[in-house]
Amino acid sequence: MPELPEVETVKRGIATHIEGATIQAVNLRERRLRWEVPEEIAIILPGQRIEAVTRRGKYLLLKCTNGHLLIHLGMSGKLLLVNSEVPLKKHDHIDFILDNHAWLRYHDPRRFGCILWTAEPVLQHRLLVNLGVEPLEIDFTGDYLFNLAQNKQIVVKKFIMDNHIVVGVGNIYANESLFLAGIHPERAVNTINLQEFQRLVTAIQQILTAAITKGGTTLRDFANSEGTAGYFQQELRIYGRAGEKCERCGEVIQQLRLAQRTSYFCPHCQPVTKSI
DNA sequence: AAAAGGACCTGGTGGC
DNA sequence: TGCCACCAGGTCCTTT
Repeated sequence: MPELPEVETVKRGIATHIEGATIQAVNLRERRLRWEVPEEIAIILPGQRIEAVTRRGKYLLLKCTNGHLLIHLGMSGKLLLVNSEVPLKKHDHIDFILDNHAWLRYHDPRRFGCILWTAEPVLQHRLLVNLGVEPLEIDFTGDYLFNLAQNKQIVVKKFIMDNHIVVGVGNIYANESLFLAGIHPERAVNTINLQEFQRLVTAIQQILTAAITKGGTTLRDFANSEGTAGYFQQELRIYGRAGEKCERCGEVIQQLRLAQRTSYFCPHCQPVTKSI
């Protein structure tokens, strides 16, 4: 489900409601997520204060008194702000009950997400320590991508979706960014020049920033912490539009499959062979 | 060592 | 209506 803008939207949605609150209880109804949710969190979290909510890639980090909760929403996860009155739905796996009458409820039909606990420095956690740069921070540049690309035998769409390179760019925004930058998703990264990578970085940053402003993309089941939709899907130019006309040039949008993910492109705006 | 593919899950959709 | 195949916003782990 969520790419970086959706996770950022959730982060902003919950932060003001839970920062400063103290956890009173944790209801663990279903611990079988991507990794088993540690049973100890129901013991050690009560009494701890949530000091800050941050994000690294698509991981949400809840800084608590004695450590961090590390939360990933996977493909179908939601974090909802509810209260004690809201009836349980199927796949409502975990509740964090706070002392300010807010409940933070984790819901995840596919259970690809995770909720883990660490008392160690959180950025050294094995899931975070090897992550690439944040796409909206200053070290994400055309030079950075260009230098990493030189020794790689990989197509550009897989490259920008690789979390060890840059975090947070999932299938939707990879497609949108490549369209905006005019780069075919199957271009080998070592054929892409610096100028093109600079264009791509700008495109990724524009797309992600705009999506955050709109509250993320809602296709099927994304919801922010209030349970409402985002609006960026109305801005999608290429994703899901195979067979439609490119709004820039009128050519029919094509789709192909790359690494088991559907990719969309305009054959005219994103030529396979570039002209330098 | 890098790259490709499999694995983990449920739910919705479209075809027959 | 039912059954089946396939697809879905992710990414770690295993195999090649």
